[in-house]
Formats: sequence, C-alpha cells, structure tokens
Amino acid sequence: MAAKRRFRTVKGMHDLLFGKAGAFAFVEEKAREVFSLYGYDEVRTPVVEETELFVRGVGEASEIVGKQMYTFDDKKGRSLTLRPEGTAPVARAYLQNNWASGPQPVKVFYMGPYFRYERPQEGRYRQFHQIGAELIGDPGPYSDVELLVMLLRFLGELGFEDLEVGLNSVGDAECRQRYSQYLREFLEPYRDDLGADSRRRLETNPLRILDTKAPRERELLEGAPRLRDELGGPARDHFQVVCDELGRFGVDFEIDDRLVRGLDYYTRTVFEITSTALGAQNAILGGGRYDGLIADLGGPSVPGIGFAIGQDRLVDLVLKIPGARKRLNAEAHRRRPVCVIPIGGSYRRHGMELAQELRAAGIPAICEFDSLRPLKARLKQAARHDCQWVVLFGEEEEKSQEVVLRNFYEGSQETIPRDGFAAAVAARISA
RNA sequence: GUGGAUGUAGCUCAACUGGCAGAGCGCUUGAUUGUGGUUCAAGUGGUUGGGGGUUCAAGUCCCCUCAUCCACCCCA
Repeated sequence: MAAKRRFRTVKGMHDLLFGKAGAFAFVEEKAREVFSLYGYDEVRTPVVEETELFVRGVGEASEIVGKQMYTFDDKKGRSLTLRPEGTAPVARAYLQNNWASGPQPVKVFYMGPYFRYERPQEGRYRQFHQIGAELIGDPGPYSDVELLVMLLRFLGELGFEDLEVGLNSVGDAECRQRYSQYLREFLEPYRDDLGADSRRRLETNPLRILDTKAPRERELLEGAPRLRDELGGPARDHFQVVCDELGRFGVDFEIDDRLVRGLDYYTRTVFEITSTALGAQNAILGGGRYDGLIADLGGPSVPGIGFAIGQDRLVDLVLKIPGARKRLNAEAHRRRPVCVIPIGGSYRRHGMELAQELRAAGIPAICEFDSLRPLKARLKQAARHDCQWVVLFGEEEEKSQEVVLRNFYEGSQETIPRDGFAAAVAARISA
C-alpha cells in the first residue's frame, strides 16, 4: 500500500497564485506596451538549450556556469541545460535564424522562467522570472542611452519614482585584460588578506573582486587602480557620450566604479538598478553591452546590449507601491463576475442559459449550480466571490418571465424582464 | 556550498520545570417557506513535518532526516 504522501512544489519553486499572478500579468502588459513603443518585438526561446551555449556564452569562470546550472543528459546522451539567463539564447536565435539579414539593429524583448540551482532566500528562487530586452547590431552609445531611457520609462509607468541607477564601463576585452593584470599585481601583496573566493578570482577573474562586500577587501581596494582610468580611447569616448546623453534625457544615475557583472560576456557599458526595499537580494535588474558575445558563439563580430529584469523582485516592489496596488485591485474588481443562482433543481439549465447570455454580452458570469444547498448558503458563496451583482431565477420568475437582479453593494434588488436582461445588467454595471 | 532560525487544525498562533493537544479565524448547518455581509447556536476539524531514541509518560528532552525562512555566497 502506498504511503500517504503530500506533494508540494520542489525546493525554490513556487506557485504563482491569484493576486501574484495578476501582478505578474500587469507588469508583463506594461512591458509589452512600453517596449513596443521603442520598436521592440516579442520573442520566446525554449527553456532548454544545449549546455555548451551557456558555457561559451556566459563563461566558464562565472558562478552560474560553474555551479548553478540545471544540467542533464537526454536519452541520446546530449548535455542539455535549463536556461539560467536570457541573453545567450537570444544570441543563439540571432545566429540560427540569420537575423543579420533582416532590418538592423535587431530589437527584441522576452519574458519567462529561468532556472538556477542556488540556496533559496528572499528574492532568490530556483525558478525565477525575467523580463529582458536585447538590441543587437548597433555599436554606438545612443543605443545604450535609448535602452536605458526605455527601461526607466517602463519602471516609471509601473509607478516607481526614485530608483538608484548604477552605471559603469568595464571596457573592451583588451583594456579589461590590461586592467585585470594591474589589479592582480596590486592585490598580490595582500593575498593573505583576501577571502578564499577573492583569492581564487585573483587567478580566474580579478574584476569580480571589485564588487566584494568584505570590509577588509573593500578597504584594500580603496587604493587600487581604477578600471575607468584604464579604458582605451574608444571605450572611454563611448562611455563619455553615454553619460552625457543620459543626463540630457533626464536619467539620473551614479557612476559606480565597483560595478562589474557576474556574466563574462559584458563589455563597455554595464548598469544595475537596485532597491533598498528588497532585503539582501537588492538588484532588480542588470544589464550591459556584450560586443563580443555573438562572435564567441561562432558568429560574426556583432555588438549588442540588453538587460534582464528580475520579475519576481519587481512584482514584490510593485505591490509595495500603494498606487499600483490600488490600480491592480480596481482592475481585478472590475472583472468580478455576476453570479447567477437558479432556485430549485429544475432551474439549473435556466441558470446556465442566463450565464451564457451574460457572457455573450461580454459580462463575466458564474453560476451556482448546486441547487441542493440552501439559497442562503449560495448567496453567501456569491458574497465570498466578491460579486456585486446576483441574478436569481426560479419558479416565480419563470411564470412572470422576469429575473431578479440584486445589488450586493447597495443591498437593493429589482425585477427586470427576462428578455434582453443581459443588456439591462450591462447598463447597470457601467452606470 | 556555509551558518542561523522555525516546523502544532485549511490560516494565524497557544500549551509552565515532560502530565488528558487548545483558541481565534475559516468551513458546514441551523435560528420555520426563496435572499448574503452582522449576531447567536451547533457541528467540522490533527499520525504535533517524517523516522528513531530516553521515559511510567514526549508537541516539549536527545539523534537522524525532510521542508520553509533569513543571512553568507551568487545574481534577476
């Protein structure tokens, strides 16, 4: 005999229920609205990709590839991975579908679930959701500016006002290489003061030491050479234009010398938006330029820039904005169904018909079919569904060819002709 | 991967130095015929996350395990 077992979601993965799902849909609609204003088209790539795509794209040295991927072999022994991020798949789609032969630059956005095997905590889940956008094919700084302006427009429409925008440039491959060497030489004498992680990064990826939170390491870095001083001419000019023009287009930002990102493909402009209202996982979005990614994946040398928004975190924040929550509730309220209650078992079919007529008129409607329960109990159900309007129909109404329409909010009720009652209900709802 | 906190009814939580597992909310029904929200009454609710141990006796003490949350880490 099978033991009684209670199934539940696997670690780090959660049901998205009711209000939360509505809030998710709300930010998704806003994203579609705003991004399409800037000429972006929606795409959806598969949840599963070849493992190699992320190893080459995101980078072997990154934490994501190193230890956070859901990787498995399929039945033919191919190594597949649940996507841990969105940019590499889009770059793959760019190459596979030969977007280079279409209008340039390519501008796409996307949304969906992503997976990373990490220890769950507030704002960090094993299945999480991102809304992202990519602009591929234009190397110039105005693309960076426009992308950020669009992003802030989106966040503004959601009701955010004062957000911290951090900006930096990690330079081109050559300047980063050079700087990494300087940093390594600078830190080498203090090797023993570094934590185990940073010591390891000294070899693999010295740049990542810059965003350490360890107080001792931060202290050390005070005197370190600055990445920004080592930028080559083109990268420096690019960054200068981005900064100047962002100011001109009304984007408040702060240059953050320690802002480097965890994905290896970033070049030049990188940015991050954080919120103090989120606990330890305070980054709600991050992004940057990736001028070498497409080439790394075996394609031509095509530049790109993009961002990814942590949708779960974003929604948590949106729900903390009083105005947004009110709007969401009002919207949900507007779609509350009319409740049809047939009185007596032989009137269930009539109930179904009445509900169908309401729906045909575009009015959400539910029908309480369980006529064995007392009318009282069924009215109570209608109230619990937060219905404002209840339609009653039974023997009396059939005789007089009328329906009873009750307004729960007012506590009033009236009798209206059966024929064309849906239009009458519609009129009262919109009144 | 490391550390800390917490698991008792559908939900929020009680239960002393081990001594009969409880309350509120919810849910169901009723307070005479076909009228919700308030009130009153009755009813429904549990292998105390799971397993083992100590004890006359374990929700309580010990061990193991699982899960959740928080932080480190990582990043969205």
